[in-house]
Amino acid sequence: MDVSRQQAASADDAAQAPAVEKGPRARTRRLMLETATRLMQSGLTPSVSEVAEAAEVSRATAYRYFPSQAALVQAVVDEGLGPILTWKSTSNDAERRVADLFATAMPRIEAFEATFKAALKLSLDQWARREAGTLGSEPAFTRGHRVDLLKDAIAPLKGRLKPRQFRRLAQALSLVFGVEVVTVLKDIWGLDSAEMMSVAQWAAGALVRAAVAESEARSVGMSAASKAMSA
Amino acid sequence: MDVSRQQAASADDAAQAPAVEKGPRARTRRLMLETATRLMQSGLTPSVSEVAEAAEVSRATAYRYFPSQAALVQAVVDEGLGPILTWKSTSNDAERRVADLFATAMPRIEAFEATFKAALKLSLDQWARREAGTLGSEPAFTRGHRVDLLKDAIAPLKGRLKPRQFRRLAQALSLVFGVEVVTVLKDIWGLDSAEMMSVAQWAAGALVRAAVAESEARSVGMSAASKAMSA
DNA sequence: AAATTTCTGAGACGCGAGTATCATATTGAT
DNA sequence: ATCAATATGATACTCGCGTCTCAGAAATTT
Repeated sequence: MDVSRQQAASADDAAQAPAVEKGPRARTRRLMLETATRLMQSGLTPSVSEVAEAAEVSRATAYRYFPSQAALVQAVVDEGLGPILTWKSTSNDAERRVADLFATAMPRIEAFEATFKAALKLSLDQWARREAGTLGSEPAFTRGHRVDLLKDAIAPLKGRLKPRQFRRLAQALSLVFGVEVVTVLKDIWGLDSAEMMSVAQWAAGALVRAAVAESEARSVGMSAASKAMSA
Repeated sequence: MDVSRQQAASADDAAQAPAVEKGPRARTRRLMLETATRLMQSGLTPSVSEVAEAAEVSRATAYRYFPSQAALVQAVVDEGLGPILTWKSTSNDAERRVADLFATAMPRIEAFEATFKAALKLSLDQWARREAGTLGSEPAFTRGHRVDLLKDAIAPLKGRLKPRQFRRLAQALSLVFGVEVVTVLKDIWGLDSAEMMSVAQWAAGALVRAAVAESEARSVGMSAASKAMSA
């Protein structure tokens, strides 16, 4: 038989398969992911070429596994997100559950600060491309995990709050939860990690209590939250 | 829109232009800024080259006025920020003042959505560069306007709140005010402008009321983590 | 009007990201 | 050990951003 090149056949299985794979393919991918994670946790935002050099593989090979910096960041984000996504609180109190979630997630986000900031940057890039119409069927960044996490955290209020209020609370909480909080409180205000945590926790608690107070003011009548209805 | 402008009326330089300049220098700069603003308000995030083409000047000339996309975005941000920075509320009620500020600023931010998102992206770029040590001693993005605006908005509480509480409220409010709100509520949650506005306003109001309530409850001595309605 | 300063346009150039191609090395089944 | 499938590496290429140089056009001065 005639021997011709056929590397193109196995081009697109390198997306995101944490499934049990063996062989050099999985090994190299793992090596690159670990290298990229290590670099990003040290604060860097390496390009594919830089990861290739650090992992001591050729540029060509690196690009075979991660066709762009976006793919690389996405993979590291998934890595860093792991412990957060499996989070479960033991409490039944919404405010405490939210506090738990923040205490779990925010330090993790800070540890992967460069990664999450890169992800935010890439999502903005994607938005700009979509707006300009020059979106070439790209991976489509996720960036919606906080929605489910927060909905789950305040799930105990699902009975006490009207669906409309429940959703609004989740939406408001999503404003004080995530990398954006880091960019605002640390980069603009110059706070340190502990101060940032404190502010975010206070804001989250205040929002939860406000939602509860409002809902109780509606059913019970007079209460300390009477001012809340004037909005 | 209208490209024919007098060169004499050229007092409004934005970023790094030496004060009062006349002649073709100011005219070309103004032409480019108007072109860039128009393009960005239509949702695009043009490169310097693209603005050059749209403004019908050569690439070389364009780069003389705006040495990078960052400089361009910064200039357009200043343009878009104008009406916001001069904002003054007539009310003495902190909550109302905050609501006023939001009602003024957020629509403006939305109108310049592409610009502010580009600015956010560039500030993330800058952070990454600083982190990597490869900062070319160039841009220095501002991005701190919301601090003064919010402090001013809640100024009526300066007497009622302790400095620590006052600062914390301003910091918390800065989380629900700015482009980040747009990226989270519109891009992730899929809300429209009105819904976004409603959520941001509710969150801001809740935070202000929580700060006030806490300060009033302080005479009891206990941290306000307990339910607000337990009187 | 002539001379001088300033502005502009048209290239060439370097650089980094991403793509494509081909030759070689490694693996795994027989 | 052999042979085909597959993984890897070296290299060259495109492309867009930003820099640089230089000659010509415009404006300002005298």
